[in-house]
Amino acid sequence: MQLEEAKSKFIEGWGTLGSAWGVSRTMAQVHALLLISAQALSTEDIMEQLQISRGNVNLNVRALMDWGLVRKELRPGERREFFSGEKDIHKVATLILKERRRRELEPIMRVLGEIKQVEPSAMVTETEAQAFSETIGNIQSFAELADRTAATIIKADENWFLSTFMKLMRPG
Amino acid sequence: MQLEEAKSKFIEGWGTLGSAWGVSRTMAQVHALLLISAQALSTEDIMEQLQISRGNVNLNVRALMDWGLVRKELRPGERREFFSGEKDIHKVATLILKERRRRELEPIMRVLGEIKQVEPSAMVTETEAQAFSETIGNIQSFAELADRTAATIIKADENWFLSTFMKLMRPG
DNA sequence: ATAAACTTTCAATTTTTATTGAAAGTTTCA
DNA sequence: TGAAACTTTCAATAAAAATTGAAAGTTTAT
Repeated sequence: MQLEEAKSKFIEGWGTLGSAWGVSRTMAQVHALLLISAQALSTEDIMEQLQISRGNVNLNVRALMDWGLVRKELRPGERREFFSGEKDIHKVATLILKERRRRELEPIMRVLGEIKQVEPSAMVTETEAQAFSETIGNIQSFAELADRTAATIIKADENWFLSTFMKLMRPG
Repeated sequence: MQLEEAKSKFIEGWGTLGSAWGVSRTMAQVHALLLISAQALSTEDIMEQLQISRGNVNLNVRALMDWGLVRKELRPGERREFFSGEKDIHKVATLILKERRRRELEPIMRVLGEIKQVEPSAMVTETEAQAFSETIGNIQSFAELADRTAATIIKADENWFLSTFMKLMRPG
């Protein structure tokens, strides 16, 4: 397979994966493009390679910077901005996990906490109210397990990066 | 809080979570409704409680059955069908993990395998091709790790259910 | 066989989400 | 300061996804 064809297939595949994850196809494609580009790319480069508009590139690149997956790179003597993707896939996974934990786990845990205590009412039997609270309690315990697991993985990765960094600083 | 309000909040929250996961809001809401309903519900019940059309209920209930999250329940002497949601949240999580592994991990792994070998070409330096293959290789290793992890969790859960089942069969 | 009671399908419609592109805004340099 | 080289915004538009509802299909009972 030729490199260009391989790149296209990867961008397409990563885009499809993205849409299953609630990330827009284009955002995932911009990420894919930057992931496999050795050098940082300008807005124009991205426009051309993905055939999308300037506004669209700008929007998606900024969203990716919010996730921490892409960085702005300035070159001396160049006015325009270049963008480079985080290449360490381990770090990419950690950043995504962190963001999804914040965006998804936290809101549902808040809701679960709020609705757990159901007041007795004329409309509802004691048993019904208890069954509801039990179901919610189970979901809550599970969400807490997921949250602690995510926290552990994120922490482990941060330590791993820290130790890598320390080794770089004090070689030998 | 009153039970009805609590139920609505849960259905809304679960729906929002669903859309972040690439599942339609309504499908997640039907799932939420069945998750917190003590009894199985009919199509009409779901239509009324979520204020959606018959066709929509039918579509989403069948999708949920495909995922294994909802079961059809027939009552003697009743012609219509009732639907009940899997209540064990542990099992719910396993079913979702299983389905997502099949739908998402497997396709991207296939693409990664296909594009790894890039042919040398006049257009591309040796170094460029190697850098590409290395990036893809890293992503591939990571995907394999995720796949093995998912398989382990699914296996562990299946064993857990099996052992629970065995205990039920041979108590004492 | 027929009717009643359901479920399923699918073309049309509505709603939501993504995209464009031109105008406005910003930074840099002479 | 002004103009060039960019980036950002956002109202309009396009595209995609979800939803409806009525018609067709199926099952069951008589």
